[in-house]
Amino acid sequence: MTSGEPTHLPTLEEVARVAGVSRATVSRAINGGSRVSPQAQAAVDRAVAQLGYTPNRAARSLVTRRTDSVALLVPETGARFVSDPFLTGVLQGVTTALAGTELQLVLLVAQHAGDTARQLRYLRSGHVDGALVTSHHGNDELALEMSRLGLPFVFGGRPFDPDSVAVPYVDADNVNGGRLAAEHLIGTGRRRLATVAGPADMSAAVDRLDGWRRALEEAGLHADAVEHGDFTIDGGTAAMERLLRHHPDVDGVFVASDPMASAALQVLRNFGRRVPDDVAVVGFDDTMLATTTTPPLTTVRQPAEEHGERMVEMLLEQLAGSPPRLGGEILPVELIVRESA
Amino acid sequence: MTSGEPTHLPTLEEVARVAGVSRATVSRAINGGSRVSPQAQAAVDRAVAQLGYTPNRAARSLVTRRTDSVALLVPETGARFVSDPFLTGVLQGVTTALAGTELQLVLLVAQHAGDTARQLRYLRSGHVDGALVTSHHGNDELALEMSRLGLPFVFGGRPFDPDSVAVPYVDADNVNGGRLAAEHLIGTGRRRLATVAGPADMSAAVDRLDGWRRALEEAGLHADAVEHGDFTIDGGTAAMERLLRHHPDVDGVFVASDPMASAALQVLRNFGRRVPDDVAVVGFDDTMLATTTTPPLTTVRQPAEEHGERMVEMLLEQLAGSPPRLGGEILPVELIVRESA
DNA sequence: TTGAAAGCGATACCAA
DNA sequence: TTGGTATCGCTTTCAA
Repeated sequence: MTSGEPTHLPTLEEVARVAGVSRATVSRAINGGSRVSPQAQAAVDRAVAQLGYTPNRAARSLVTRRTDSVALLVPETGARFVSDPFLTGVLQGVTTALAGTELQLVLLVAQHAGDTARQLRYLRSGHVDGALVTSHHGNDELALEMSRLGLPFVFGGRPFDPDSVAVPYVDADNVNGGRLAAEHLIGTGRRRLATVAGPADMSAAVDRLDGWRRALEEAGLHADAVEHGDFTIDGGTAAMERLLRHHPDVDGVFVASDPMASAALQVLRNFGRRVPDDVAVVGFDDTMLATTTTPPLTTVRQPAEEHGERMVEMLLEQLAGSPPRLGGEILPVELIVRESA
Repeated sequence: MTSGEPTHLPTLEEVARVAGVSRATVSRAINGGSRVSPQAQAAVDRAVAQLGYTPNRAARSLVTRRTDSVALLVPETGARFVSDPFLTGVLQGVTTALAGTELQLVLLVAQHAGDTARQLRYLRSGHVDGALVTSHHGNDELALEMSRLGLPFVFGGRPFDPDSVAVPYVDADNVNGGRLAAEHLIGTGRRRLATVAGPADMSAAVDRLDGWRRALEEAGLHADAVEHGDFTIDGGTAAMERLLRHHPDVDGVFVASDPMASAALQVLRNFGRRVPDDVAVVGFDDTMLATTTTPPLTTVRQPAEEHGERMVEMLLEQLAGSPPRLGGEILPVELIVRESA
């Protein structure tokens, strides 16, 4: 019964017959209804309802050259994507913002490094009207490729070298985030400061580290205690262990993502350090994770959902015909004080 | 430059011209290449590469009546979806399994309760070849509607009343999960047992509770200490507080999801109970969360990714023409012992 | 305001 | 093995 036999779908043609008008009229009626008489409109509406008609998207796309769908491109491997609460927050913002439109979301998640070629081919083939690109690494290869595509798109996170690669993007104020973390730790009397930064090839990580360093230097403190992690829990564990080995006297640490910060808390406990008494910890993200740790994380909040929503809005502008605004929109961050620092 | 002006995409027609063959031949060549001479195939391959040709999906869909895409339907509101690590795990499994195919994933996330009508309309309109349905509540309305659709589909989680609504589904062995939790607590000497169960209108919650109760009764223990939460952190907090109020002497509790279990740990700490010394806690899921809590959670592991992968496989079978196997595929669960119990 | 008709870019049948 | 051609369902001129 529930087999692949799709019960026949009504076509425009049939609606026209039932409504007693032409196909052209039906088409106008279901698309905004400009230049159709009230009675024709009514007849069409009735026929549509009666038949349960919905336009065939493929047929429509073929002529309008629009697909009414956009892609969310995730260059990260799937594992990274779903396990990062910030990224899932962005996803939620995207779906929310898209809900108000006719646009469908096609999810393009890389499976292995180097999958980008396949993703780009998909985008190039006119399957979607635009693309949202999240969480990209390193060199700005992808940004360049996207620019060449001639397809509307928005980046989540600034490109690595925004001067040489101008693309529309949304980003959090990561520099200020790093600074806020530093100032909080300094302000609460910590002096042996260190940080678990993100990957050196991600702009978000670079910016957070940058803000952190500047604030430390302004306060006359050393800013050379730095270990890098990959933003994941496992990466955070390894980085925090290195940090404690190299700087056993640390009394305050800024960990550049909540997953890494939750790992840092575990490591500190394993090493017999009390948080925040012996070592204060400030995270970054303020996702669900921040409240489930012990102690709950003091962390820099970046608005993940708003991030996703803004990306969609910027894409919609382009789809509406506006030229892409090259350059970024920076979302504010704020420090959320809980118990870890 | 990156404007909405899609640089002209080559068509079959042009490939044919460049290759010096007919459109029909090109079509055969790019689709499996049966009944095309080696030289024709070679000429086409060359032309395709030279022009950077990719078939227009809309045009193809129009005639093949396939869309080469499937929907992941999430009746939950977006918030629930992205904040539930189990669901994101399923998502990952789905994208992984789909990566090996030509199928694209369209994400259909409900925005508000009652959004299902819109989602169903979308499915009904032939926009996708099949659907995966996750995390559904209550009465089996949706299952019935899906059956009526005549579209291949697979449920994640059994329908509420599988006898009256026969649909293909993948599910975890929730009953056994509840039993494992109970047996572990009993086996470690706990006697005042209670549970924070999931929503009474979700089959997964009902099954976990069922297994739990049966094991307790077999052991001659009372199984009446039950509070319900909605599987979220906030729901877990409220339910755990009620539980402690009504059963202050509890020494072992099974919390039916990791998010709720992490909340339960916080509540217990706030009430001055030590875990596991005073109260042992067993969770359910074994997601990332289970390792970030203090103490790390002893929890029943259900294979989220495999769940998603199996759903895709069952859908692929249907798309390949097999009749849908009505009834479920049950995935085994196992107890992961950490420190909370 | 309406309808006739010309495509959009592919597939698939049929005859060669 | 090939190529010509009808066709999928819709939008969009262009005349009426």
